Amino acid sequence: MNIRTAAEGSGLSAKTIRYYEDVGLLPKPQRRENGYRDYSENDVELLRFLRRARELGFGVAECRKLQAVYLDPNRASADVQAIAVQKLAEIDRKLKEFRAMRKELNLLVEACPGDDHPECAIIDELSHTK
Amino acid sequence: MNIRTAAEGSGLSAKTIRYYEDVGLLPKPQRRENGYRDYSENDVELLRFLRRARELGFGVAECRKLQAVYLDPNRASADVQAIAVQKLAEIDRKLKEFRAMRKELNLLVEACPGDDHPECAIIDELSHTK
DNA sequence: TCTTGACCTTCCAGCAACAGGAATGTTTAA
DNA sequence: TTAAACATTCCTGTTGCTGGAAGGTCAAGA
Repeated sequence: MNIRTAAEGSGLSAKTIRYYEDVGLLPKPQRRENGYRDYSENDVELLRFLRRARELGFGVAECRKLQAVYLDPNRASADVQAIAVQKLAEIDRKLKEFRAMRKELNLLVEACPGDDHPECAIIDELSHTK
Repeated sequence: MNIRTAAEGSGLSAKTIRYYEDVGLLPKPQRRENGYRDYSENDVELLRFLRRARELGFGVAECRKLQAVYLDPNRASADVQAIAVQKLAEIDRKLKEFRAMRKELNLLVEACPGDDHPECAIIDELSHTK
């Protein structure tokens, strides 16, 4: 099938599929006589796998690892789990960061009168804090 | 003062300070005869302002807006508040995303036996879901 | 005086994960 | 036949810096 069809089947854009091939996430597909890439159902399945992994927050490098275990019939599920647990920790770090931001910013928003005068707690905080 | 001193006083790196100058966040400072940048206390204050704003999640473009109101004595605090409220909404969107990720990934981690067998809920989910 | 080391300068490359677009070739359907 | 809807490669831009190279400057010690 053509790249467009593979794109529609996987939920990725054609651009992204070519990019994944470029960075080695996807094995180079066969080419037809006209030079067009030719994908199999198997390829589409792998692409879907990659899309899902990306949606769960895994970066391209991590996708490579996941892909390796995905394709390895002798994998240990503990290895997969380890990758996921690490990602979970990373997500938790980001959540913490964003929550802290949110909290602080919200305080400022509430302390700002929001009228047509220049006095503003947000500006004050930004300018006078260490 | 030299850029290094301004960096230490503001909590930004010298590289970052030059970058901010490049993108127009910081007015071009005076130069000494030897070509070195020469910063004032005022500059350092602005740099601190920018650092705080970045820490709160504001992008460079938003910092430009904040800086404009910061420097405008005729500002209305409502304008500042509007920028912050918008950022708050953005943070909320990201929080939501990360929470969704975390939840889903955590389910998978818990469903994965984490032993030396190949069967793995994480792989299964990634490969067999639409 | 010479030299070392710690500064400073500019410019260029690279990161992540693509998206957009240009220039060009191919297929397909009216 | 011709126009559209595909396909190809290659280059640029995005965000917010960081690292490094190549080179100039300055202060202090031997």
